Amino acid sequence: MVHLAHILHADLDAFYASVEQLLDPRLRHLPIAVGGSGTGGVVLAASYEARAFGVRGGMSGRMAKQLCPSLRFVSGQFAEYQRLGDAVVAIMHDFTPLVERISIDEAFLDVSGAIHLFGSPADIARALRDRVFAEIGLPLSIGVATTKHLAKVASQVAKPDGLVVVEPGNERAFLEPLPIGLLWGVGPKTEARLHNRGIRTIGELADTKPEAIRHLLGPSAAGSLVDRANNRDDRRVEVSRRARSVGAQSACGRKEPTDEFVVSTLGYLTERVTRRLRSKGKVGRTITVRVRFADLSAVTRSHTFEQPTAESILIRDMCVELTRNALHDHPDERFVSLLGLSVSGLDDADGDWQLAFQFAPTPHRDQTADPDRGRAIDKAIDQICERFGTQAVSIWSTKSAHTGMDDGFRSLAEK
DNA sequence: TCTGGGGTCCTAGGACCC
DNA sequence: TCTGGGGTCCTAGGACCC
Repeated sequence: MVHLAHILHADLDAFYASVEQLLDPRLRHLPIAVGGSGTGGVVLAASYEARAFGVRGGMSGRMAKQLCPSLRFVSGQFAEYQRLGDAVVAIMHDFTPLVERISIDEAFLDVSGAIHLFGSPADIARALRDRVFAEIGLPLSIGVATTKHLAKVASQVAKPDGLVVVEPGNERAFLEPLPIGLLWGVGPKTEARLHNRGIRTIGELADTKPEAIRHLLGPSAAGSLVDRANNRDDRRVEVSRRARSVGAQSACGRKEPTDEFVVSTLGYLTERVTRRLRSKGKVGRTITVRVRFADLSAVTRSHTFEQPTAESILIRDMCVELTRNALHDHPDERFVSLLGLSVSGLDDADGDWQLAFQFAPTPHRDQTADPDRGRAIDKAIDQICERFGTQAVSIWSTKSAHTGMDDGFRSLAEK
């Protein structure tokens, strides 16, 4: 006998905008956009009233204002988003410990083991929605199904402020008429390619042999997409997933990549990244920089160290070298629009890492910086930041060349 | 519509090893 | 010495998600 899982996908509607309307009643029922000047002129989230005019997340503020002249811009309160998102997740934990949070405003719940306590999956979904609205005041949409993927499709269909339950056995009929764009993993490019093949609905995709679209999407994507269209999804709800990379980036409009600019920007970004790495107790081996040019084309350069690290000076210097290489390879590009870096190949910063340094017979060619000194500096910085906040001090010049987004917004944005 | 920041996964070629 | 096959790691790019 096959055990059926019962999965909820819960998604807070227009999360940032809903929080603003919750905290300031004067904004309720008005078209508002979170973002604007502090976020590089980009709309991070739009209320449903604004969406009715076509305003979307990711859109430039100017464009949004054109679509909706009465649009109100609010600057956003990131700490409040975090607090309220956490409060919602805490309510979820009253129903089941099996909560997989996939972003600030979204989570999967496996309620298979909670049915004897709280009733059917649909009952649990209704109770969860009621409690979140009564206790927090935010609308939560939920999809209920036997797989994660289908639950997510269902929650998209349920929005705004709705509940959609896909009964076991009814999966095929539910999915068939829906557009392929609702499938997880189908973005603009894939959608266009499939449309060219005459495939527009999930049902049409389900009837397609993977071999027929393999050359379009690659073997892996073709197979998994057809599987999803047929509701073949055996992923389980995972309570904790460890991060695979930590990064930071900064858009700069249109800047001449002088050495001073490159060094100071990468210094700022490196400190953000290494501080987060160290606060998680992580170190990483591979450093990747990303350089985006004025025309929005982008390149990456990476380097893998012999030993994992979270040291600011070491990582910053490697980022500068990689960035110089990338710029050198593209002499025709005179301006950059973004610099970014990411540390991957993560591992726990346990004793092994430190021992490897202490007993290394010869320094590695690419890790000649004094590791003890580097770590001592980082530790001192961490302690100061802990007491006085992250703005308090920097390894490099206190005068940051950073001109990008407000720090509070360097986090997930709603799409 | 010329657009922010933080992530994940996949592909493909080349180096290298057994 | 020449040849083949398989596996892993690294690098660079791309698509996608929130």
